[in-house]
Amino acid sequence: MLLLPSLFSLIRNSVEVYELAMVSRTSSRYAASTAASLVSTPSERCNLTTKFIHPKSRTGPQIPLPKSPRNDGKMNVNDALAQFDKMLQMQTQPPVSSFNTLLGTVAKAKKYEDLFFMFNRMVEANLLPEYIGMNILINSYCDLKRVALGFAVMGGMLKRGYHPNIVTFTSLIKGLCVEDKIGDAVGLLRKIIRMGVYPNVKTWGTLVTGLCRSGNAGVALRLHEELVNGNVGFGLRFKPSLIYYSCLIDGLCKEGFVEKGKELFSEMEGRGISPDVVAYGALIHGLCKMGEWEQAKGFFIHMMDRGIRPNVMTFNMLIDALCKEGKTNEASGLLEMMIRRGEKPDSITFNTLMDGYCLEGRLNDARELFVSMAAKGHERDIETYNVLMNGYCKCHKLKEAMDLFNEMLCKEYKPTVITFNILLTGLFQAGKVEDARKLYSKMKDHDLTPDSATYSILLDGFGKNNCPDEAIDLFRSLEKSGHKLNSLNCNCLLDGLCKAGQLDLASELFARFPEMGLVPTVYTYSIMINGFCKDGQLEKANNLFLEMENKGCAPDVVTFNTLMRGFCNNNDAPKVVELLQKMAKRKFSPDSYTASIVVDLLSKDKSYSKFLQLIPRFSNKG
DNA sequence: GTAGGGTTAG
Repeated sequence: MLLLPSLFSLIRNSVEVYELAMVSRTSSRYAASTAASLVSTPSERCNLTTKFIHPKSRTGPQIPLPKSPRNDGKMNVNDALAQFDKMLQMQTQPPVSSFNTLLGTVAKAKKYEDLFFMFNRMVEANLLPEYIGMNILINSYCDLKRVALGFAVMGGMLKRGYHPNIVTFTSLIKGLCVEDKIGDAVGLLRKIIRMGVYPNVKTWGTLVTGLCRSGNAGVALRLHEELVNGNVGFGLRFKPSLIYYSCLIDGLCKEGFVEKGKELFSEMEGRGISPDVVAYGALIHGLCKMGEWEQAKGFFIHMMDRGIRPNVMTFNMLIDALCKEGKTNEASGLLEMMIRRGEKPDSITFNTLMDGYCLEGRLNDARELFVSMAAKGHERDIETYNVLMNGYCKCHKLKEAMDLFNEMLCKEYKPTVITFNILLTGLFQAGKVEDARKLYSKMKDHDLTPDSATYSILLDGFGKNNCPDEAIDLFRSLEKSGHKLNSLNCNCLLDGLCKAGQLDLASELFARFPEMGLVPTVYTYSIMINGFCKDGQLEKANNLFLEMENKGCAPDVVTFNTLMRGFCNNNDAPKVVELLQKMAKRKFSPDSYTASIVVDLLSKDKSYSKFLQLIPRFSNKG
């Protein structure tokens, strides 16, 4: 879990973004106009702006960013903009801090177009923002995932004699984190410490959040522990916020370290920070995902006892967990409870419960809920339709699914790629290839581009419905158009080819994996092994089994079952027993398919029963 | 009210 040895050796090869920023004014051709105005000294500006002229500008160096509509109800921003206009026209220039206040207001509201417009007008009026204004701009670029521009502005800052401070660097660290450049973020942090600029609780909070979001919660935890206990830290002087803790707990839970999440939760309380509905939510969600339903319920009750009102999200995650456990009646009870408590369910609540009913095959209950939504004035969304259509498809009620699709279109809900993927899967499974073809051809009418899943569904569907040529044609046309195919796509085609008896073509495709930049997965091998077995080529199947092991791809129960079925059908009992032993040695649990193979073996010849004695796991199961 | 972290659900 703790991936790296110590705090400041987190990442070794960080890109030297900082130096880079010192020498390059900007790394981006467009959207850099504002930055360009500010990285230069006034005397240079004339020269520079021509380089960074906005592509649509014909009149000069100023950037004609349109004013965004001012009718969105955000009075603060509108007031700020009106005030800004007034201030620019005043005879005596107001202090720069007044301008900064307005810039800050607009930046906080994330009205970036307005913000850039303001900056440009200031530059026009020869009012170059000083370092606070530039910090606002840097932070905005970072929020917009344009950290390179942030660095460019910092370069301009240095040039104009301002010293970037910890606020500047915190923004840049955030920017690197949101662009998923965690290594660079850590590198920058190390650098500023060497420069004598010391990070504070917000800087550390930024990094911890960034680490959690990028799937490095273990590192975040290590960092946190160092800050609280370690040499570089502050001990009790380090006072992270409730949000900081919520991020960390959530990150840990999402990566499966729920116990650590619980510890952090206690630590937080021990430091006098009271958890809120979000902190509880992060923990409850983590426990639900781990199947720790009782513990999740315990925290749920605990939070209510403490007077923390569960909100719609809290209920939704609990309803989802109950549905996944097959406890739809209890889930429905929770829905009633939330309504009783005055918490309004949203479309996610209903979609989740409907999905639970569908999973249990309770289509009528799902339908009833669907109908009741409209009756009770709850908004449906596209996902509501997707869930119910998926339920119908999974229960082979294709007519109901398609009727719902048409109803949805009549009501002007816009289908998504997922809608099509659900219906295509259903149609292929029901053998309705012609309907699937027609539906697929309609995707473009809805301005939808098939995604990788769509192609897998098609490749698989054509193959399984005796249309291998269509699958091959599709595959070839995708390759020709430069579409990057993944191993799942290829596995679907491989399986179809094998099932259609086109083993040569399958082998050819399998051999092309490396050239396509793909690594065969356990599914790939199982598919090929199955193909060879079905074709009676047991030796090839066995070789492939050995090959996958040598290449470090561990076979799973399906691989074992596939190969054993092959040998069993070929009356090679010793080989089956050998594989059974191998399975037992690796502590694989045989499943019902394994059992059927053994039963088959016994029915062929009772003398094989002596082999069964060798498999304790198996004989114990009775 | 001169700048920086920002969280839970299908």
